[in-house]
Formats: sequence, structure tokens, C-alpha cells
Amino acid sequence: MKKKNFIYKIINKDLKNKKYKTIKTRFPPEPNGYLHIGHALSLYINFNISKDYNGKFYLRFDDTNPKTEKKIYIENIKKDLIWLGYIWHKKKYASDYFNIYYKYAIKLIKKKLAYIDDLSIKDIKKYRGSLKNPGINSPFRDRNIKENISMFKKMKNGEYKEGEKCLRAKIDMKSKNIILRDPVIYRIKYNSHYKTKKKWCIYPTYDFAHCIADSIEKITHSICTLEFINNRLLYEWILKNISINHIPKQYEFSKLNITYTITSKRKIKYLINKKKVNGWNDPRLMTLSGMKNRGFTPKSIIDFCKLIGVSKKEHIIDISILENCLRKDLNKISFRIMGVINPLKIKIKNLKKKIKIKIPNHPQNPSMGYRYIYLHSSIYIDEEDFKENSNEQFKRLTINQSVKLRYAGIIKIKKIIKKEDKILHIECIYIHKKKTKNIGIIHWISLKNSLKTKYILYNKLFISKDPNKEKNILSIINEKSIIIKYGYIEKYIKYINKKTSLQLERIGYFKLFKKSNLILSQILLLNNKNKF
RNA sequence: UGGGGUAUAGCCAAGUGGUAAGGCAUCGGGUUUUGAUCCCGACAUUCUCAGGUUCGAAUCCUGGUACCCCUGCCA
Repeated sequence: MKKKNFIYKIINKDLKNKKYKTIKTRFPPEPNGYLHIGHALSLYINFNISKDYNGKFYLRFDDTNPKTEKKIYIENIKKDLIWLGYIWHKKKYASDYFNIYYKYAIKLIKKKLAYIDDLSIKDIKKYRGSLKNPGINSPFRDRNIKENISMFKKMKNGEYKEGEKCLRAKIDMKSKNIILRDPVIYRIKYNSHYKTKKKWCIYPTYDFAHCIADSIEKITHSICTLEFINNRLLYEWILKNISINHIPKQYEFSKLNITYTITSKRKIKYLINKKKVNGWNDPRLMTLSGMKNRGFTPKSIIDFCKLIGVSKKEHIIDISILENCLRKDLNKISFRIMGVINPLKIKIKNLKKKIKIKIPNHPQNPSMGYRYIYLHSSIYIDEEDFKENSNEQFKRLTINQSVKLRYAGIIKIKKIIKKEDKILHIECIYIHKKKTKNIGIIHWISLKNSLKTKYILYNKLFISKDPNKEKNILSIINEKSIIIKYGYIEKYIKYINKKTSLQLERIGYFKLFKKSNLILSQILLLNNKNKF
């Protein structure tokens, strides 16, 4: 028996009690934006349940609000699922069932369990009461069935204005659970629906449609996030009162929060509108398409979901866990190459001839092959690897401390050539020596072996650890989340496929952002201590 | 005394009456021509708090406390 988290325990019990033959789950995004890392967790949970129990997994677009939903989002959501490898058995739309919801609404009216309300939005709010005070009944609550049906049909036929009338479930205005104070289940909207166009002008609300869709699709376990927990009673009330056969059960888990990131479509949209990021797939965003752009691998995202677990506890997960998953994956597959981001020129005075060196493309994986590089008398190293004066902690080049050039020999400073305090270049002496202990190793490139390249470096998008908690997210944006540098990289880059992830040795993981004019973008650094 | 949910290390998280798994982070040490990787070690006398039951409690009981969600014709 599978035993992974509290949901698995519930399913195991249901199976033991022979409650279901086949386990069915669904992933129900609203097509009003792109998917983010939070959706990846929901996807992970729902997909794996169906996989582990040999069940079914449906993708259902929750498209009951024509005001916000668009076809473009449908396409991108599908792409994201495919990228992660979450293949659905069936693809559905809540809007597939518009006729059925309508039929059930009529049924509720006939059972005197729903009524047309003429109250304005403002008045509905007023009548609903507050957290501490009960609501009061709408004066239209006791309309007769005939009138209700006639008005509901008129609503459907477009005879009223938006907001003029709505259909409400007749439950209990005094309920302690505010969700049950006669929730609106149908409202008028004249926007064209991206899928059903102008066919309807009344739309069911989430609460009314979701449970019915789950039931129609014979979903067994309807898994959602914790904020829907109060809606569960309504979910159950509707299914019971429309007398539908199959009754799915709703279970809730806590929403994913990660330090330094936002997981809210609304806030992401806001940043896009404020031009703080370049669209939904900006590499600094934790949208799945942004992460793909950044260079995340599907495996790293799935490993992350596996690692963090599923619970009902409110949490904020340290971003380092995600980064660790990515590094682990990238370390295995990345092609090693040398590049300098802040070039500093070194002239080796005693090197008469170039030296040819055979180096591995991956130190732990010989199957990735070898290549040749050349050491010439003029090379670049990174500015970070030099300090005129420093202590032994600084295992790099100083006036009285030599360093080893990776894959080559040792260099020792002879003279620092300056012009008005600015270092033009450094003259060094080269020492052939293979085995040495306690000496720093730095990366380098020969001028003749290098290509000028643009580096795009990323920092965290937010300066606050918990941006979801911040009211004004614009105030916590890191203005230095993108840094552009011009440096060099091995000529060999020309032979590398755009999709290959790279490790700039001693710096971090990068990808070819653009191959034609050589732009590399940072995926993530080898560790968080390096700063450029 | 609105209703509901949740409390286990810096961050996640197992554990469901038999003496606190695991991961991340951190700190030591070893291997290493990447300050990377890899390997080894350390890291909760105690589970939100206070009582109680029990031979034995993170788990059961009683009473507190903190945080989160709910007053859209959003989902």
C-alpha cells in the first residue's frame, strides 16, 4: 500500500472499504493566466495519485467566468503540462457542462432551494451580515417557483442587465459559515466567452459548477488548496440537493509558498502590467514558462515537489530547496566550459609557444567527451580572482600569492601595469607544474581562444523573504534583478547546441539565451556566496 | 465565546501509546586541477504552553496561546 501523505492515507482507506474501483483526480486551472510553481505541486499531487493507483487524471479548464479567461492561456497551460510530463487521460472544460448546470439550477428552483434575487450587489453584501453577525433574508427569498423559473429563463434570454438579478441557493442566512448564507450560484455576464462565445449570458459560479463537473467526470478525490475548506460544505450541499449519483469528496492541502517568490496569478499580472517583468515567461518569475526560460529542468521541479511533501500546515519553503534540486540535476547534465564575466588581462611574459591542453567536458562523466584548449601568452581571468593584497583566505591571485590556471600551470605576478590607479593588465610568469597542494585554482581563457559575449545575470526579484505577505509588492522589488555584463567565453561555444545547459566552471549554470549574437543567461550560481 | 484550519529544529517533514526518520540550511573533517560535485561526521533530553491519565505521552484527556482562511454576482 502506498503511504506518502495524508491524502494517500485517505485513499488507502477508501480502497480498503471498497468505496471506489478506480481513483480519479483532476487538475482544474482557470485559464486566466499562466501556471506557476504552486500549480506544479497540485499537478504533482493529482497526477501521481492517478499514476500510483492506476487511475485516471483529467485536465479540466475551470472556465466559468468569461470576463477573465482567454484561449491563449489554454494553450500555454497545455504546453506547461506537457513540458512537465503530466499527460492527461482526458481534457475537459467546465463550459462543456453549461447545459447541465442550467438543468440542475432549475431543479433546485423547483425544490424551492434556489431563488432569483433582485438585490443589488451592494445590498447582498449588506444583507449577508458579518463575521460576527448573522445575515438577514432577502425580501425576494420567498418568490414562488413559477416566478423564479420564469425570471431565470429571462435571465438566460438576456432580458436583464448585469447585476440586476442573480440566482441564489436558499440555504441559511444565519449560518456560521458565511459561504452558506445563500450563495450566488448564477450571475449575468454579457462578455463573450472565449469558447462558448455569445451562447450564454448567465454563468454558474465556481461553487455551483465545480462540484457538478467533478461529479459528472466521476472524480473520486477532488483536491484543492486550504482556502477552499469553508466551501466544502457548499460543495456537499449542492451535490446532495441536486440528487446527483456520484459524490466526489473534496480534500484540501496547504498552498505552496516559497521564500522570495510570489505564487499568485493576480500579483504576477500586476507586475506584468507595471512593466516590472517582461511578461508571464520572464525568467525571474516562478511561472512554469518563466522557469523553463530560465533553464529549470522538469526533473528539478518534480524532485522539489516530491521533497517538500504535502500537508495542511501553513508554510514558507526555503528557496534553497528548489535551488538544490536544480543544481543536482544541472550538475549531472551540464557541459563544462570556461568563461570570464569581468575580464582582467594577464600577459604571461615567459610563454614563448602556445600550449595545447586536452580537457574534459564533464569531470565526472567521461562519456561527455573531451576538447582541446590553448594557453597563449595573453589570457583573461575574472576580476574577482585577483586582489593586490589579501590574506591566505583568499585562495586566488595576489602580489605574493600565485595561483594555478585550471587545467594548466601556475602563474605568479611580476608586475601590475596601471594607468591612473586603473589596472590595464598584469604581467605574470608561468611555471609548469602539475601536482601542487594548497594552491588556488582559477578559470581563464586565452584571448585567441575567446569570443566576446554578453552575460545576463539574475538576482532575486524581491528583497523581501515573504513577498506574499507584503501589501505593496512594488516596494520590495529588487531593482538589480537583472545585471548585464560583457565578458568572454571559449570559442568552443559555437559547437554547442542551444538547448545544452552549461556550467561556467567555478561560476554557475548558464544557458544560451541567443546563439546568433552570443548571449548567455544565468540559470543559477554554483553557490550563493559568489557575487558579481 | 462568530465559524473553520494549523502548531514537531533556522526551513520543510515523518511519526497516530513503547522512548523523536529523512531532506534543505548551517558547522566540522576527507577526496578533488571547479572554494563545485562526492564522501564522512555534528545538529530537538523534546514536539505551541500549562496541567492531568499512564509503568511509559509528540501521540489520550482538560484548559490556555499563536498564526492562517471566510463578510466577490472571483476562483
